[in-house]
Amino acid sequence: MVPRIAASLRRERDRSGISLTELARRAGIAKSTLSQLESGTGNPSVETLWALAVALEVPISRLIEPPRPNVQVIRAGDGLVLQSERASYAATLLASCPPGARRDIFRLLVQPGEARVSEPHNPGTSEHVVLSTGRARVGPATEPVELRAGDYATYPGDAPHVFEALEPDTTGVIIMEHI
Amino acid sequence: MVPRIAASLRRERDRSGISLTELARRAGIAKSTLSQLESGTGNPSVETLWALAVALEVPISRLIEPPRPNVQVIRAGDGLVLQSERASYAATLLASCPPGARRDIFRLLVQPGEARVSEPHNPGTSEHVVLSTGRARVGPATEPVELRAGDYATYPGDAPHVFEALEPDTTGVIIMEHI
DNA sequence: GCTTATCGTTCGATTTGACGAACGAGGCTC
DNA sequence: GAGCCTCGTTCGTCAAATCGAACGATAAGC
Repeated sequence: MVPRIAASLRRERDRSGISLTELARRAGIAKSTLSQLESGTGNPSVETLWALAVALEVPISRLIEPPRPNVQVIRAGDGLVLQSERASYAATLLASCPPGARRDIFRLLVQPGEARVSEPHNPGTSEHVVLSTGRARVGPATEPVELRAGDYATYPGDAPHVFEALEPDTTGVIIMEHI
Repeated sequence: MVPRIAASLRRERDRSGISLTELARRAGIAKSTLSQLESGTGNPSVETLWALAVALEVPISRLIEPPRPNVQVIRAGDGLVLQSERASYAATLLASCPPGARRDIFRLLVQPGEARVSEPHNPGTSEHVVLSTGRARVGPATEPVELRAGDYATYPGDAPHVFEALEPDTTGVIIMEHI
């Protein structure tokens, strides 16, 4: 944890091209403190880290969480598919929530039939749906709306909600946001 | 900053339904420390906050960044459209990044022609593209990949990247994630 | 009522993070 | 070379974060 922050601080400061002294001045902390942090000595308080993140103009998570990878592709047929019981509803996980992110992204392929009712997820989650092709009834179980290709809807994910295809091979993208 | 962490800790602990004593035990910190943190007294070290985030099974950002807010629909033709210069690239803003969220969601409608090259966004951003219809070359300017309907790709948004339609009326969903 | 839990808070002792001053190293002008 | 600047590090001091122990409160079991 501490060495990671040390590395992050060094990396971000190098990237911004400013000196240790200057960064300490902008963040309003003692440069001795910053020196120790970059050398991996010490365990910064959140206030200190916050000041540094602001001064570096990066989100604080960039100093705490590990760096990220590069291009990744999931082809139309590939990926982890979460089949529904009745096989009329297939959700492919495109991007699961890694540490630092707050959303899962799915591709949907749904056939007409029974509406799929989802139980509430964690409190605070919200869902975003963009319909690619077809037609569907989407939204809170109490007040679904009808979407056509290209339409977008967002609604709370922490209340019961439905997705019902109204045409064969209805496809869409769904983003589950975890706050 | 400190009051926000205090509120976050209390909220997440309430959500998980465990006691202060139990959380302190799981996180390996003194419960007196946790008591003070939840009451807004004190400025936790990153190690302490990290231990709490792990014990609460939430990303550490949920303890640091502010929280959030029903059904909203944007029809295929509606919404704020960001036209490109050459009108061959139209991005409709579906969900802009509200406080607490970390992503913008766009609908894309692109015509073949010149590739659209985007300058890097803020450090740490990443982009997710799901192609709805058509075909496109997408990704880092240095190594774009070809996507077909239903394909998905993700790549860093903080480096130059391109989007070039290879078929008329290529549509997709793009998620810009700000970490 | 008494015991035995767990709950969350408060208090003193200890550890340690943050500060400011001083330091040597390197670069610059004159 | 002398003077002056900025660089990053090291040191002693002080404030504060963390700890462990003790506290009163509340609930459950006998």
